[in-house]
Amino acid sequence: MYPNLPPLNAMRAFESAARNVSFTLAAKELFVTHGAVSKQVKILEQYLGVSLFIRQHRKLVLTEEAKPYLLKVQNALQTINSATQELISQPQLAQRIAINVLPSLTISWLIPSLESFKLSNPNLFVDLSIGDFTIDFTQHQYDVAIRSAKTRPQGCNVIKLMDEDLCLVCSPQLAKQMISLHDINNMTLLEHTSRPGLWRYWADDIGMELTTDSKFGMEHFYMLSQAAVSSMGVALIPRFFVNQQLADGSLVVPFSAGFVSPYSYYLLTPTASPLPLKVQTFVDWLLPLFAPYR
Amino acid sequence: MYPNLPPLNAMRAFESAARNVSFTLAAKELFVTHGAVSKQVKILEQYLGVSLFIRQHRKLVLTEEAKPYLLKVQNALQTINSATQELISQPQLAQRIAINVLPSLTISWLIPSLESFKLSNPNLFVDLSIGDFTIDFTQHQYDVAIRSAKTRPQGCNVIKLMDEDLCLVCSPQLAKQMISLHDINNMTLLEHTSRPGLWRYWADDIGMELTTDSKFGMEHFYMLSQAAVSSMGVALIPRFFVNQQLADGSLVVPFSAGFVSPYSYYLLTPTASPLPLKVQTFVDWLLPLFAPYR
DNA sequence: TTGTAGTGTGAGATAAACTCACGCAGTTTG
DNA sequence: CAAACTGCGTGAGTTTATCTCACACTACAA
Repeated sequence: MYPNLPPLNAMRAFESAARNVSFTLAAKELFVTHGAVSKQVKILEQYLGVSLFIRQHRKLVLTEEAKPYLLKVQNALQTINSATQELISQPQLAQRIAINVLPSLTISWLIPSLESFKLSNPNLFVDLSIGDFTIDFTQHQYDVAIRSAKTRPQGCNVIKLMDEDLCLVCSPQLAKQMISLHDINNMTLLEHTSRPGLWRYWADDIGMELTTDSKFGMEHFYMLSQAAVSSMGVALIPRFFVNQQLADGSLVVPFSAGFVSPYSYYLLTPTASPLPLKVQTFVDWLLPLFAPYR
Repeated sequence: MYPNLPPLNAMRAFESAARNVSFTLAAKELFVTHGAVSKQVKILEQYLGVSLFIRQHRKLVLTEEAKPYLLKVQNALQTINSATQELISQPQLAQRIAINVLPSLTISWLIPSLESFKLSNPNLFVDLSIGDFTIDFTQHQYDVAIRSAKTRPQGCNVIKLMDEDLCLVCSPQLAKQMISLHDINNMTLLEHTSRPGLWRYWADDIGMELTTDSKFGMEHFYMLSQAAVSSMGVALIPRFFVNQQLADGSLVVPFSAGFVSPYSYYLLTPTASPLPLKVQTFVDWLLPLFAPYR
């Protein structure tokens, strides 16, 4: 039916390489090494019996034959791309994407951001739930989860989002009462009840002795940040969670004595290759938001 | 750049399955098993999150969503197909395809048939040579070769064309002089000098004793067939080589005492995946010509 | 009822694709 | 002007994708 149809994966490599006029850039776009692109293009050239690029030292030039060919190929890929977009955007096919995220990450970051996702993907119904239990995709029917862990999770697709960059925060009022780091011993320590060792860990890290007994425990970081805003004490909170409060001045960093905790944040998806499009769409939206923190 | 581009090999399987409305037929078209098509379609459906087929017991039905999608996909594949066709058909890019074929096969079959290939592929310059030496593609720069052998050749791509179906032939005049098979001993035996054991092999096969000493040796089958037409004697010739003479009556089969020899005919191409398009084009033209004999 | 045709699927084999590590040559830099 | 850098090519080896095989299942037909 299509007697001249070339190897399509090689076409894709060619299209990207031709558009970028670079195997290296194409490789980045396609998330492979430059060698992989180089070989795919070579496969296509051997199949066609036609040179598509002139390799000049450090740069590429499209051959004259390749130029009109590229336009047609791009047209075809664009056709498939938009047809696919239309297919999955049909209202009657609205798709549900089930997401389970750590409580504080949800409250302090995801919910405020989700609006933009819904706007650009009106057809995807986001089913958001909160959790910090260990994810087992064979048991839980989630499409995406975000968890923190000391080591890279196993048994599913994993994308590392960021390290946990803890920083010391308190209200501006409280900050005025602290001249040196040791004044912390005069303050109430706001403690994450699931991570009771955090203050100790922090103090050891900077070689300081904690003598205060005044502590206040809360279950989630977002509760700690609320408490800190209300001048209840000082807290150790991942920077990512208090960006907003630091920006609007409701929280300040009295001393830049933060540290990178052993925890990192990971995005988890069920093992599948390729990732279902709705999941890929969500991941593509989410990853850039973490780019500044990676 | 193309955020929704699905796995393209799966698209190809989908297109064929949808057009044939059958995984089994699509599998034949794509030269794979039905299971492979089934799995590729499933991969695409999981990626899209959309069902493309309704599986009804023994038949397939396209879903409503799949119908417009199919049209766009076909449009795209057709675009690539025709762009590729145009690319390789540019006069300044005329390509040479070097073919080396057994002498008799060339004379009695290939040359008369080649005209139709040239007509449909004016841009491919066929460089035809004759040979029966053992092919080593690392030494000989041929794109395609045809050879006969008792066992499947090794070290290159091999497609079996047909078994050697030898049959007894002679001119109609001579046939009148033969009442029974044993009258062959009154005839001159036309012998292939490269295959001197052939008559003996044949006689043993049908349990007959050859007593005649009258033999005539020739180097190629096409010479034997010419000699037989001239009533020089009887010959054992692959049926494929004398189809024309049998059809126009210049040769006849006096007794249907042919047999399948241990030789088969093979099409050989250098190891490459996928086959270069010019080679694939030639193979696609050639194979159907052998279909009746396989 | 039995045979047949078409599809689904798990296990294992095969083939394709990719990575890695290095080589090479032309730029840029110090 | 050497040294570092950038971008591409490539062989060996690994990983991943794809395919086959063999069997299961289910109508429908004979």
